[in-house]
Amino acid sequence: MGHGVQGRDRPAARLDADAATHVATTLQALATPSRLLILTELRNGPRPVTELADAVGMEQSAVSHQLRLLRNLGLVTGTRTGRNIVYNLYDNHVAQLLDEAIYHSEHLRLGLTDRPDTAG
Amino acid sequence: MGHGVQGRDRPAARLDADAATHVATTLQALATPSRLLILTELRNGPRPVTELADAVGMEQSAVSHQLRLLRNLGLVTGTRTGRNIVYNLYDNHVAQLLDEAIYHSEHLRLGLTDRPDTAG
DNA sequence: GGAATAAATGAAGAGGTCTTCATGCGTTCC
DNA sequence: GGAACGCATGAAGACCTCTTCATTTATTCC
Repeated sequence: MGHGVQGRDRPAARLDADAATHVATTLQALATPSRLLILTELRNGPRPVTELADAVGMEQSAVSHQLRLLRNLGLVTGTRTGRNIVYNLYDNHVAQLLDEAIYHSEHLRLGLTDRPDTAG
Repeated sequence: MGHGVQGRDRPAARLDADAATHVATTLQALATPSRLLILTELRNGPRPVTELADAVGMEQSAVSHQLRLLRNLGLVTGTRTGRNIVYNLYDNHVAQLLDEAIYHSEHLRLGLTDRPDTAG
C-alpha cells in the first residue's frame, strides 16, 4: 500500500482552510533562525534558559520571548528546577518534524533533484 | 544504529547559524495558509495558475505572487503550455516535507503526546 | 530579611509579509 | 492585426514579527 517511488509512507496531504491555518501556525514556529537554533539545541536534551541563550548567542530576554511562543503552541515545555526553568521539546512529533524539516531543506539546498513526475 | 524509541530514522538535527537561516527560509515558504493550500493542491498534480486560484479561493494575482516566491526558493517549477503556465512541485523532497509537516502538525493539534524523555 | 541569580514580561520600534489594485506582456484564435 | 485569455509585476497599505530596553517576579543563599 505504499507509494513506492514517492519515498516515505506518509499519506498524501489533504487540507481544508482551517487545517491549513493551523499547520501554517505550527510551521511558522519553526520558520525563524532563532527558534530553529533553540529547538535544535533542545533536541540535544533539556536546557535552562540561560544555557539556551548562551548556546544560540541570543539575549536572555529574546530567548524567553521565543520560548513563550513555542510554549503557547505546545512545542516545548518548561518546568522549574530550583532557580532554573528547564525547557524541553514537547514530544517526538516536534523532534521528528524538526529533523525532517532540516533534512528536506538541506537536500533542497543542495539541489539534489529527485523529481516525482515531470508531467511533461 | 537506530534511535529506537525516537521514531523514524532521520539523523538528529545539527545546525549552524547559516544553515538555520536557510532552513528557516524554506520553512517560511510553507508557513502560510495560502501557500500550504497551493502546495497541497499541486501535491495532487500539475496545475495552471487560474485553476490553482480557483481551487484555493484566491485571486489570480495573489497566487502569482506566492508562486513567484515558491519558484524563487526552488519549491515549484512553472512551464508554459500554450496560454497556460503549468506549475508543479519541484521534487519529492518538497512533497515529503509537505506531507511530514502536515502529519506532525495535525498530531500536535490533537495533543497526541508521545513524549521522548520527560527529564524530571 | 537582603543580595544575587534566573526568567518573564510589557512597551516600543525597525523591518518584513501578504493582499489588492492597476497595468503590462505573451499567446491563441479568428 | 485585433480581441480575448492567462499570467506576471510593481506599488501601496494594513498587519504582524522579532529584537532590545527597562522592569518585575520568583527563588536561593547567607
